[in-house]
Amino acid sequence: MNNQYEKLPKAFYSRGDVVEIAKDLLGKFLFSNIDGKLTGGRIVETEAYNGRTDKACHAYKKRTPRTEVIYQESGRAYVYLCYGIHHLFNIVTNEVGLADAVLIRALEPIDGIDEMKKRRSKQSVERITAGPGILSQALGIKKEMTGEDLLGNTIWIASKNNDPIQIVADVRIGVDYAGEDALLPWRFYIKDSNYVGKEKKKTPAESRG
DNA sequence: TCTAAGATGGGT
DNA sequence: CCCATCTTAGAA
Repeated sequence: MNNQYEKLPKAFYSRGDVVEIAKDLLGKFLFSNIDGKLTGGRIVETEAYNGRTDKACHAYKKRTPRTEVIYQESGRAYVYLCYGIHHLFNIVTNEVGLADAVLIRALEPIDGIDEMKKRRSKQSVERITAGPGILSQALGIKKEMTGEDLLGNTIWIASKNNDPIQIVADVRIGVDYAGEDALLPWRFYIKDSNYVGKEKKKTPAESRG
């Protein structure tokens, strides 16, 4: 049996169903080789964004300098600055002109853990990649790397034979502005993973809306 | 030009 | 609950 890492091929990303791709990415491995340091981990939480139907997607009815990369070739990085502070890493999918993307929300640290702790001010291993902002910080991914080819040797995704996983589907985080589309169950995570970001509890008042 | 809001995370 | 921090999109 082949138990080596194998970089995902272009065909993985060019498929048309971004929700399917978001699920398929669970259990795969995201690596970076930045500033001479190899870092990476197992993908345990993702979110799908569809540019044609989904108000939560940055590219929904918007083709601007920032979102242009989402309309371009699949298998590239879309990295943007969130709240002026956090660099969020997405994977562009689908064909040119069809703007879909998958947000990577959490990893289980595997490689370069010491380096990731250093980049994260030596926090505990549970706190270095369990969230979309902090995993980018741990891997050294910055918004300047938007457009990076994921078939290259700076940021890439690989698979390897692994035990079957149980997938949970739930609503996405922080997309209330999308109205009814905020209710879509397009967040996926590996059941019982210790590295899925903690959900903030809503107060009863917030839940009522 | 001006400005509100944001696919978060850390601290009180 | 509060706040950092800055880009972006859309309004004026």
